[in-house]
Amino acid sequence: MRLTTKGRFAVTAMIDLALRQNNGPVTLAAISQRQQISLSYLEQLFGKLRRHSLVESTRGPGGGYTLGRKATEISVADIILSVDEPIDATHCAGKENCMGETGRCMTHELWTSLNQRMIDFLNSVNLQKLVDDQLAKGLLIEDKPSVKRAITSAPVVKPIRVNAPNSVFALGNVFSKG
Amino acid sequence: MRLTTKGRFAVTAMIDLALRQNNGPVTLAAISQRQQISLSYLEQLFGKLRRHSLVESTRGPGGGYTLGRKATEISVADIILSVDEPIDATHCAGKENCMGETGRCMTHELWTSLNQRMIDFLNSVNLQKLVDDQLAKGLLIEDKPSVKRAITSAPVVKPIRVNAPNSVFALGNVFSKG
DNA sequence: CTATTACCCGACTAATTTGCTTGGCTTTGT
DNA sequence: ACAAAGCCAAGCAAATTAGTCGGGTAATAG
Repeated sequence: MRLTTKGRFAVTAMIDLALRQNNGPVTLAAISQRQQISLSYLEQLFGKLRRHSLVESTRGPGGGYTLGRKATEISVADIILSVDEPIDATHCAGKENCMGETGRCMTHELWTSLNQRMIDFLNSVNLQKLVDDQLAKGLLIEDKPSVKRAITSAPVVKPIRVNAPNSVFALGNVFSKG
Repeated sequence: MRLTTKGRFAVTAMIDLALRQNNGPVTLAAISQRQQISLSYLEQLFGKLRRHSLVESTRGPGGGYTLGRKATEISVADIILSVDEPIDATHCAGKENCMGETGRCMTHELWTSLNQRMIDFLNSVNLQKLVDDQLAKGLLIEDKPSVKRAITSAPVVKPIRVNAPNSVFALGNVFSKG
């Protein structure tokens, strides 16, 4: 587990997303402007977040990103481990037989246990908690109406589209968001 | 607060030192061999650790490093913050007036609070605890007798030499080491 | 006094990571 | 058709990591 500014960017962006996804998908361009993070860097980060299904994407106009699951079920550790992948460990990675001599390479169990404690801790902090912190601090979110998709807009019934060409289909979050 | 392999190296080296300083100063060469960390890299790390007075140095033959204070009073956070200095924060570092627009730069308070929690946690883990972990795992330390200095070696009395030409004088640790 | 041991220090380096740019795609609502 | 968005890959400057090299300086043993 590493802890770098890269992870911060990801966490910050995810909070921004969580704060605003009520109006439908949030574009990276908007996050980029608000959080002052370069768009293409965000693209890279969200590529990883999507591959770990922490977010879901909707393409085309009115599209953007939404959370892949409830904010209460996304921990800070989830986010950091998604973007900072190389979880690995000591430089004698993988090799178990480096304990031959006296106290050699304590790092194996030592650091993994400390590491695990860190992960446990970061797992105990979920996205919703961070969002609540922000709201408590009086952050106000404007209702950027503009395009909007998937949520409200059409009166009640919305024909369920099944022509998903390739794979995923980002309509589940219309109802499951609460 | 960053958390990289650099910090691991430092923590590992400090545990090694804590485990063996009972026989007098521990040389970096010995730590280098046991922990498979390059000698000159260790020198750089210990330079920082010394400047933060987490360790004390004794020069000349039989010299080496000892802990600057009791192992119970050195936390993992102390070590990591010593070698990974740039504690800093967000990219809008220092500037307080980046909260003008809506929710801009949440990183300020958000990350510093998460950061603080991390530091608190790493502060709660001290070096002695990690040493105990190692001993509990059956690590055995050989009594490398060889040169030894400051502790045992001469029968009883040792003429206190006061010809310290320049500045510091590393004899205090003869008695104050415990 | 001298040789040896070991810390001390600064400059330099290769490899990796960070944060970002550019540019070209694909999907999709209007 | 067109524009809004995600997607993707290559490339890049700056920083960081992990390490080398080469010379100091302090202290001790002999």
